[in-house]
Amino acid sequence: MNYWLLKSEPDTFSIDDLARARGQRTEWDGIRNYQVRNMIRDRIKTGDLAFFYHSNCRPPGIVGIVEVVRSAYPDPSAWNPRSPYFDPKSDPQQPRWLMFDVRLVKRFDRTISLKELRSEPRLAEMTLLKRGNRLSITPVDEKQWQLILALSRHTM
DNA sequence: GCCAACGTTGGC
DNA sequence: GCCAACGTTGGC
Repeated sequence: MNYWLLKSEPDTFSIDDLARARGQRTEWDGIRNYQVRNMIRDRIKTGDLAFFYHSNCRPPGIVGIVEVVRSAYPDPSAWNPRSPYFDPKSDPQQPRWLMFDVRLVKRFDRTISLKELRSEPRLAEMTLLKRGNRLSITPVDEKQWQLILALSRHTM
C-alpha cells in the first residue's frame, strides 16, 4: 500500500466540496502531465491513502485524508470540447489520460500549512517540498505519513 | 535530436 | 501581480 499527496486548488475543488459530494466521493480527473499520468497508471491503487492539499491559496497546506476507491481508468474529460481539460489530440480508441476515484476519510481539525511542513527537518526529503516541484500528485513515505498524522493532532 | 519560445504552476 | 522552475511545442 502506498501513500500520496494530492493537490487541489480550493477555488476549483476543496475538501469541503468533497465532503458535500455524493458518497463523499469524487473522480480525480484533469491530470494532464505525463509523469503524474504514469504514477496513476502504475502505482496508485485501491486502498492507497493520500493527503488532500490545498494549493494556490492562503495558506497552502494539508487539510485532510482521502482513500483511493477505484484505480486508473480513462478520463473522458479529455474528449469533451467544453471541458477545461479537453485535449483534442487524445484518441478515444487509445486513451491518453487517466483518472481514479477517491473518498473522503478525514478532514483535519486544522490546516497543516506549507510553512509548517517546511519547518520540520524530518520532512526535508518530501517530494512536495523539493525545489521546483510542480507535480500535482507526489509520493509520501511511511515515516512522513506518520509524522504528518501526528502533527495533525497537535493544536497550534 | 536540439533548443528557443511559449505556457503553466503555484508560492510569495 | 511577479517570477522561478519546469513542461511542451515545433521549426530546423
